[in-house]
Amino acid sequence: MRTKDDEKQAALFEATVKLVNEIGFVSSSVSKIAKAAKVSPATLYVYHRNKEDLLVSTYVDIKLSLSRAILAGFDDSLPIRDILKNAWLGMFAYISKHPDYFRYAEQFANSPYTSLVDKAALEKYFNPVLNVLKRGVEQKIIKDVDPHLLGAFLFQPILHLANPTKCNGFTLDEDNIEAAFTMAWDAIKL
Amino acid sequence: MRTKDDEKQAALFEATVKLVNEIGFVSSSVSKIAKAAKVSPATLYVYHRNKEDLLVSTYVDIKLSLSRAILAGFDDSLPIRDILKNAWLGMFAYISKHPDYFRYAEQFANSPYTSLVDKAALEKYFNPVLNVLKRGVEQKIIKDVDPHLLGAFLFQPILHLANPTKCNGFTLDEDNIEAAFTMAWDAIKL
Amino acid sequence: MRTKDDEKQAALFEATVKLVNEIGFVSSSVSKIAKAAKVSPATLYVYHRNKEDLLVSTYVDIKLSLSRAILAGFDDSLPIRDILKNAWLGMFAYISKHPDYFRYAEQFANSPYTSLVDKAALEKYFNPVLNVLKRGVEQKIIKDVDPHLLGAFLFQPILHLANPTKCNGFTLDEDNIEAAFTMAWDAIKL
Amino acid sequence: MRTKDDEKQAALFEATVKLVNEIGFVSSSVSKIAKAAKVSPATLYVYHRNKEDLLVSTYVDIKLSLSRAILAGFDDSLPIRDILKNAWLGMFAYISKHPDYFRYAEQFANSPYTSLVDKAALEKYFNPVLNVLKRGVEQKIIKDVDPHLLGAFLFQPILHLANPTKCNGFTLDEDNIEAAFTMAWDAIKL
DNA sequence: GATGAATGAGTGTTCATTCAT
DNA sequence: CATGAATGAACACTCATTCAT
Repeated sequence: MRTKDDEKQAALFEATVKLVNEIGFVSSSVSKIAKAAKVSPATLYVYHRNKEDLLVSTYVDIKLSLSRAILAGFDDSLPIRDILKNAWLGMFAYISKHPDYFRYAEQFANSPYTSLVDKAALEKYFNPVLNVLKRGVEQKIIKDVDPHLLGAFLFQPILHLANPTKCNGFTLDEDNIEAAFTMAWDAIKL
Repeated sequence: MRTKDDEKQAALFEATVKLVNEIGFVSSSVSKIAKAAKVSPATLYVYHRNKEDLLVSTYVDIKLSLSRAILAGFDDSLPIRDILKNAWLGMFAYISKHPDYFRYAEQFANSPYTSLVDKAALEKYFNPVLNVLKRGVEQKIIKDVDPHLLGAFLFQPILHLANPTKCNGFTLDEDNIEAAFTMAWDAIKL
Repeated sequence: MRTKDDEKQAALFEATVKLVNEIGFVSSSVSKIAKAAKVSPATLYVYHRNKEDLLVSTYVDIKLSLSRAILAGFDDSLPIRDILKNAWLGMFAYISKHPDYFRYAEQFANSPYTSLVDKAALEKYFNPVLNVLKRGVEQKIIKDVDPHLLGAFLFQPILHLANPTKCNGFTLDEDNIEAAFTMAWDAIKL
Repeated sequence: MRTKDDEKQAALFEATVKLVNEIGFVSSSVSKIAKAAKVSPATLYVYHRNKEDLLVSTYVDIKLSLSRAILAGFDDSLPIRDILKNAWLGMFAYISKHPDYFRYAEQFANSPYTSLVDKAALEKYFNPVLNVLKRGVEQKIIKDVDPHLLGAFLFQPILHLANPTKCNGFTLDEDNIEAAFTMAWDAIKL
């Protein structure tokens, strides 16, 4: 028998992301994705139970690689502000390098499929950041508010600003990225 | 008194929002929307050139009513912080009152249809807020950075936090809403 | 608006029966049926909720027309044997005239779809025959056994014999039809 | 001792019957049958040229085992009525013991596959019964009609009555089985 | 203006079968 | 011999839109 082909799996992943970026989540049909991945629609079902499974696992893949990017330069011995800045810059670098992954994730998160993801399991991968925030609260460096608030102010603004379709005529570059982190830090610091 | 036409128009608007909230953008077909609005699919085409036009104008409607909500209590004579806080609370109140409108807007903004909207024209309705931010910059009260940055830090965090499907186990209530504005203000103030 | 077309409904009915006779129940797909009825597959769904509904209602149609054929010459004033013979000949005439209806019914009855039919409701249409059998029992003309047994011996043998694919090299004709009724009658009479 | 091959062959046979009983002829696909038999779809093609061959040989298997069951207690020295009764009870016992085989055979016989079976060859296995009937005719014990008629009245009624999906609320038990044979005999005897 | 009927083009998915190992 | 991977063709069904009334 033939062995399962990792290249096909990867091709499906890339095709899914590519197509969603080009024509949007709504129009990305199974047959179009299969064609973009240069496999038969039937082959897609060898690798995924159904369309939902394809979309969900593509999303999870992206989230995991994002978590790796954020936690790559993680160094618990640094000052809290520096730890967070490293994570923050890691995320920004990831988004800049993979804008297509990022846009896929946004469209997915705003679709009904999002309810199929085990959010709690995913959040665990981002726990190190959460722990740093908690430590900052204990050390009276960071505001003592719900961690959701801290996370939202740290990450949501750049996630929005990094989306060119939403921020017409604006690009996050070297110049304003420093200003942006300062603002994020000002928001959460005591 | 409303004419018959306006009633159908409004029914289509409500049905579109309702359906997108219930089954998502992807699954909201013309015939389902028509059925939910209790009109014939053909009638829908009396009021809108095509599906795209229905979705876009529903989105624009929502954005305009949001701008009215934000600018309702606008008073240029107040201190800058208070003006912004009023606008900010106005938006929060609107989202709390119309979570379905808000969710529709999010799904629409993450679809390819979003490119059909004249963003510049829409932004004009939010110009008063922008002008206040600019005045704040001039008066050295607010950081001198790109207005997109200011807007993103003011509004994106709560827009995210207000979405229950994204922030599992967290609700923006009276308690943390005050903390949230403080954080937003800390982010943008000099 | 256009009005629903009885001709299309009838064409679908005929096409379903025709196709099942030509290529069998298993291979009779919606698109083939639609093509045979010279309508679009989508049009089929204007008249029937789904394939199941098409097949079931075609079956019910046939059963009802069979009951009309059997009960056409029904005359309660005749001797019991003559009443039954009339009904019996009515059924035989119907099968001979509409072998395709009959074969459709057989294939349907041996498919899982058969469980979707309200058998009790259908049986009511054949009640007059049942009542005659009961009267025969009371009058000690017919054996006092379960009516199912009486019905099975009256009708099953000819239903089987009328099927040319099952009885190779045998045809029920004028000659043996008389013999057949005699046998049926001998089976049930006291 | 069974060889490995025979076990797979038998597993395919059982799986085919089981699946057709559970989900019907229409829905019983090759891959489902293979899965139920715990072999690969490809393995199925080692034992059978194609799906058709699998279904046909399963049918023939059943028919042969039925003939063995009918002819098991065959004793030519008994009176004709007793010989037939033994065969008749043999068939009834077989159906009662293997309702799934019986239901498979019914669905198969009402599918286009049935035309692929060499009916003449199969009928030979039932020749002993046929010969008894002929002897009965010669001895003026049984009606002098086409043997198809005799066979139909002997066996069709119970074949129908034994099918619970067709005879709702009726079960052939010890009580009415005696009555049923009497009716069958009355039908064919002179 | 308002409608349900009508449809070609498409949807996600499964099919029977063959291939490479 | 036995297998899971692979697929073109087909499946039941829905789509956005137009038509006739």
